[in-house]
Amino acid sequence: MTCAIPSMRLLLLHASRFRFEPTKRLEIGEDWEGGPREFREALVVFTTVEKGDEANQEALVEKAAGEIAKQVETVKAERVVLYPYAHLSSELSDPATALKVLRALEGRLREMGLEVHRAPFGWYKAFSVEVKGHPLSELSKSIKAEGEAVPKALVAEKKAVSHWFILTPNGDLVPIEEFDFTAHKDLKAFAAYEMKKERRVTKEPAHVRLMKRHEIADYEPASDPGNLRYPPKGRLMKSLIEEYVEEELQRYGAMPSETPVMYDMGHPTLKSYLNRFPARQYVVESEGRRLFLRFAACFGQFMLLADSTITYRMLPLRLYEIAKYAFRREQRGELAGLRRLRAFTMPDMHTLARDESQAIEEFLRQTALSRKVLEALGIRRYVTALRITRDFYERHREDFVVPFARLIGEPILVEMWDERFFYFVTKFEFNYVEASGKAAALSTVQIDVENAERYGITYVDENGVRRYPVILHCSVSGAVERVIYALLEEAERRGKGMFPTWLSPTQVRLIPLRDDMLEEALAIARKLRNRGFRADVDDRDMTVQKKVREAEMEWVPYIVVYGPKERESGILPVRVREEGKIIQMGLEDLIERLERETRGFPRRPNALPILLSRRPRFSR
RNA sequence: GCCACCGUAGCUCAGCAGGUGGAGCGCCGCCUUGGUAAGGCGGAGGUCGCGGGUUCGACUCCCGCCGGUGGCUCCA
Repeated sequence: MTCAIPSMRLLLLHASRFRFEPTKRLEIGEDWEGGPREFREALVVFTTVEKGDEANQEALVEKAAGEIAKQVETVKAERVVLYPYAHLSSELSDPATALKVLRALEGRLREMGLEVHRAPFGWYKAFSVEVKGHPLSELSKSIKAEGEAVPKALVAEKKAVSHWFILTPNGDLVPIEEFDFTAHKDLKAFAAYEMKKERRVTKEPAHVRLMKRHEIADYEPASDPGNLRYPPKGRLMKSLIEEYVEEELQRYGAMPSETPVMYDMGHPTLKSYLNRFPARQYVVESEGRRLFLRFAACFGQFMLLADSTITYRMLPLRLYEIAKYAFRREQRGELAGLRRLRAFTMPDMHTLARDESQAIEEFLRQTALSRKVLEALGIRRYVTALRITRDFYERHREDFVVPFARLIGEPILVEMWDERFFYFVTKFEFNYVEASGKAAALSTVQIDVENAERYGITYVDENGVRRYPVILHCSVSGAVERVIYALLEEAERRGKGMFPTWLSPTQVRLIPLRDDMLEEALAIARKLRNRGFRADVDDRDMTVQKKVREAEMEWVPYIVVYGPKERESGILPVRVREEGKIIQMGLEDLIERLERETRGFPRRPNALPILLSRRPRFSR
């Protein structure tokens, strides 16, 4: 990954006399008329534009102009002569860019009230110069645009003025200072977190230790920070979550798709979209082109929808992708375990709606779907935020805000903006609130009113007229990694950790009492496996006590010790984690229980060998 | 990106006013064939994050970098 910073070289000479004469035009040369020119008392600026990020030229010009103006002031020069001089660098930008930058610089200096002259670009020129002898008369500068390009939306966000309220379940909007948080501790923590009024001192989040101990995820020092690796158990859990979310989306009526992970930064549509999305990007170079890695699946889906023929009969039209990965180059200090990554898996659905009213209807349905998904995943501790522009709030209080409040049935944190800074007029999120008071957004739905036009996405209405749809963005569960984060934090909070049965890497652990029971234990495990469950056998040379202990520490929901008594009776002593006791049952009873607990969820085979003695340890 | 702290065996950590390092767990071997949260004995395993500097000598002191964590900033 590279992120070339645009740069410029300047050689500043304070000349009592400077004369140049264009002699021969090159192919790349600009139009130019007239013969030699001569200037007195001038700051002559020999300059070269070097290779770099076109997106950030403005900052470059601004900085160069500042340097030049400063020098003019210092040496008291009467005028500026810009002189394109390619020989200052071996890393030249392309001529078109160089000329553009040069012209912009000329214009900017003029705006600053300076007398500016310029020699032609792309010509052989003869020149002579008499440089003054004072100490500051000669100066060489290399100018770089500050850091990397920062999307305008990130800047806009800083300027956005927020008004905070609590929306009660019956639809009343209460100023946040007047709300009684007594029965709503998580919401209070979340509001404080969002409004930055209060920050508790915290330690490393609990899930980091757990994700390593359970071999779900770990840091990979050989990659970029925030790009984690997932050993078999982690991959299994991610697959299951992805599959489950995908099934829900398809049941909801969304169509699957897959789109590229990288896009041309020079593409005009994407260029303007980049500036509307507050995220930093990874940039990859390929054959001289600069490509950014997607930070969501919007681009690909929008480009696909823009090339599609769509009529009003097909609306609402829903398309999704489990975007793997979405990349966001978050700042180093913001990265934290599975809570905040630079590469993550995002279920991203887009819905084309006929108009605002259909969009609102869909928004409410997708809110309900998001809630169903989070609960199925085993996440119950979350609070709701609604962000909305004042205009949209006022126009849709009765048909949107109040029904939304009723649907949620809990107090909602509302952030209201006087103006629309982003591409959406409203969005909600379900935010998981950690024990430490930190919050992380999971599900979200947004109503986007500007990208249909930007991407040229249209549908044909009843009268044969092309119209722009309203677009909804929806991540029904939030990032898959973040779902696991929430499950781990939740487990820590409860004390006795466990995953929902359908997500447990091992659902049944068999412990043969002696070596001569191993074959029969294996036979039971295979039976379970054939019925679609994940069972394994602890064949290691250890005491039963220790095997039980380790199975408990792995959060295995069902543990069975198999010995002569079981062989005799056919009854299994099943240690049920959730209930913390041993329940006697037949194999079929156990299977029935597993069936019940995993109904409606995807199934996948063991991620690891069935025999524990054959398993590597992946934890560092 | 800024500030602070941390980086020693696979893991968790101890250690050294500067003289080439330890424990527990894990791993391997042997004994133990066991009844629901740690059985016993033995063994192997380390460029002390990386690169410079100071020093006769650096895991230890200094500088830089990389990685992690916390805070700030940030988080459609």
